Amino acid sequence: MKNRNGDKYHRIINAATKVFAKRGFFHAKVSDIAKEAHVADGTIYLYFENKDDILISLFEEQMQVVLGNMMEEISKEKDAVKKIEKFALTHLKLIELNKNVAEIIQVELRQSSKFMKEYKNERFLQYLNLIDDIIKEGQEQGIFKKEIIPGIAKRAFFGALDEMSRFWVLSSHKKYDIETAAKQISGYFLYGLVKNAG
Amino acid sequence: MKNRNGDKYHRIINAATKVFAKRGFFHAKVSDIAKEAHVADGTIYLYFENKDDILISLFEEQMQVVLGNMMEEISKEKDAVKKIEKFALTHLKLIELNKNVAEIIQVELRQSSKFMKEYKNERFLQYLNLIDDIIKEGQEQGIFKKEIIPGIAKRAFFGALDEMSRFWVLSSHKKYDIETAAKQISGYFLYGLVKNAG
Amino acid sequence: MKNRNGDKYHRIINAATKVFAKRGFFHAKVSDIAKEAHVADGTIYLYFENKDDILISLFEEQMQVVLGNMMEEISKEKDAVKKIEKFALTHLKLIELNKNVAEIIQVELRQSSKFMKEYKNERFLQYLNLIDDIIKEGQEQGIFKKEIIPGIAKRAFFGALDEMSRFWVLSSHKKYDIETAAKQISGYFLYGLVKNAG
Amino acid sequence: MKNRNGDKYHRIINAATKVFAKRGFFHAKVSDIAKEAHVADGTIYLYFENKDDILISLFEEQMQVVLGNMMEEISKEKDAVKKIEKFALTHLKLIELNKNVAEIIQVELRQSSKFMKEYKNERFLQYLNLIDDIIKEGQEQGIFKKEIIPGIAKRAFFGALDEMSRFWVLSSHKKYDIETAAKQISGYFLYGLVKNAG
DNA sequence: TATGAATGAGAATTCATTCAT
DNA sequence: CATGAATGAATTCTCATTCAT
Repeated sequence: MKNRNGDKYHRIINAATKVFAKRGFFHAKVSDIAKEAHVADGTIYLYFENKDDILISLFEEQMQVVLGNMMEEISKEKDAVKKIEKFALTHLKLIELNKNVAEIIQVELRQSSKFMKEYKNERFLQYLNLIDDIIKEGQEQGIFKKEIIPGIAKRAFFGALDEMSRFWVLSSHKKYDIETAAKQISGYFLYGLVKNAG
Repeated sequence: MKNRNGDKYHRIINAATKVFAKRGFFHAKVSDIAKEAHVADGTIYLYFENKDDILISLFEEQMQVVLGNMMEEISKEKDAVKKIEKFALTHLKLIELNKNVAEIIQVELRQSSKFMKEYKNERFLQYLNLIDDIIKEGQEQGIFKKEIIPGIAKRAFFGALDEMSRFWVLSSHKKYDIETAAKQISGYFLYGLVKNAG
Repeated sequence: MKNRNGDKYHRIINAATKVFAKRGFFHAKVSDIAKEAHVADGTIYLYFENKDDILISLFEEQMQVVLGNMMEEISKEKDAVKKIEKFALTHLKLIELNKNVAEIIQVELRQSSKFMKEYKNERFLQYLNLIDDIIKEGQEQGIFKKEIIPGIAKRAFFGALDEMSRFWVLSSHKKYDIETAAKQISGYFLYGLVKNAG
Repeated sequence: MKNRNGDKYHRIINAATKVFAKRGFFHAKVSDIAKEAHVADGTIYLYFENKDDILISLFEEQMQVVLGNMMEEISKEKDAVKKIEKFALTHLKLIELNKNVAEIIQVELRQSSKFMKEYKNERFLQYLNLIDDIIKEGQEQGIFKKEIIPGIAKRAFFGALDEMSRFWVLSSHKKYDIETAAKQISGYFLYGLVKNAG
């Protein structure tokens, strides 16, 4: 069993985050990660099964943090509407906070059907289900329409935020600020584009 | 100069579509594409610069068709609301129609920093701008709220549809049918989740 | 049997001379020669066995001309001393006259042990033997020292001229003019470096 | 950074010497060199940049030795005439001592426009300048004619020796022994072919 | 634990040559 | 005779992973 604690483990994760973001997973060399982490090539394999495992571990580690942050932020709000708004804002802020990680998750992890198909992405599903919970809650509270299918809505909402992040991650500059984008996107979902809708 | 017409060119494109969808771009071997297309390895290079060029060409070819179809479908509707609904339905139908192509575009091309950064993705931007146009039209018609920022809304709407497609592409079965999903997603955007919104 | 006459044969030889001089034999592509000669790739093979054969034929053709010129020039002189001087001058002039051919013979044909070992280089030996003949003649006339071994001297003299040519062929500019170089080199061989020698 | 010391580096150099001499540079496979050196293919690239680098390194290594030997031998003689004689003898002896290396330098390296043009052949120029120095010294001592141009003479003398070596390297047997050939060639240069010259 | 030299499988691409037209 | 599209063999170099120290 690999040692998941200790200084070196996190040094390697952080080094990998830099290198993957810079070169992309396929073009990143394990030896570059080792160099960045100031360990020997072979040392990597005391902490990770293989190169894939570095990427997955990186993702798991980061999602753990993101999940925790998001749950904490959402729990501060009681109202489902506020929760949706808070989710959008927090998501985009988290992306902004760690662009490297965001880029890797966006670009590398989802890139490969290998990862998306073979790796049962539990953390991501948990993250999505935070939205699911909010929607169901809203429906139970009688705030959200009962005909909304949460399984679809959660993906639609996440997809909307995610596409925005991708745009930011891949462009060098942001045309719109985070608060505006979050407000807009949660606005569409909550109240629609149509005037006097309902 | 590469020969972009003729039988072989399309045989290779089609073979590549299959192989990329199955193995992923990086793990796909040019020789496998050749085998699938029933041509010699070297023949590939009479029609394409290199492996990257196959992927880009595949994308360009397909987007041309998709763009055409989408424009035709949308032009049938006059009302901005109907156009949004039609866009959602048509998008999901097109994905359904050619899962392999969808998977490649989803997973290999759009996600890859290599391609997304270095390759100025004109067709994709054109596709997004179809949404932009509808929203502006809706605003001009006084149907859509004027505070909507089309540049954000187009990405949010596309992202929502796209995440749904990814889900379908990567899962083996569809939990919801296309019409339902399209109706739901366009519904969120048009009228919001909130009861009596507006 | 390949057709060794006709317009196309010489067009190809000339095209190959250009292309080999520019790219080197190994890096020259048959298709480039074809393009330069304004014939189809396949047409080359109606006139030559293969790529090697082009090089050998080119050499044979050129050496035929060079041999003829040299024999004619030498025959104009009666005196062995004058003949040596004439040989040096003519050799360097011929090199100068056709730098491309010279470069190929220098660089490509002799480069490969393949050619030098397997290809019995008759023309070259004939060329060397012109020197041999002059030396023997000089010895018979009592002008040249009888202890000179013509088999060694011919190579030494040729080598001296050849090294000078290589220097010219590979540098872009000539530091010394042809007449000076020829006079110097034949001078060394005829009279030596040592003052009051003999 | 490549490791230029140690056992493996020289094992690879020696293996390459054999393989290049046998097959010629272009036809030599890196994997053959690896096999001959009893290392893995990849190991070659821990010690050399690429295949070209093996050839260049081989040349540099050998020229270092040859230059050293030649300088030592020449320094033993005080007289310019003796030095010329010693140069000729030593050159041919060194060639004889390592035929493989000689063949590679003769055939592969010096002949290749690729290497001769792109690779600034410092060692070779240093070697040539040993002759230059002797000639100038002889002129200063009043032994050699002052009208001799050392820049031409050094090439002529080297060329003469070199052509003799090429002949030996490419033939399987030697018609003349080294001492005779050296004596003859230095004799031509020192005293000329002509009787009672000077 | 840690190292890093060594391994060797693996794949894209080139281009001389062929042959159906 | 001429063409040029098609072939497919052939080879360098990379880099994840191992293992002796």
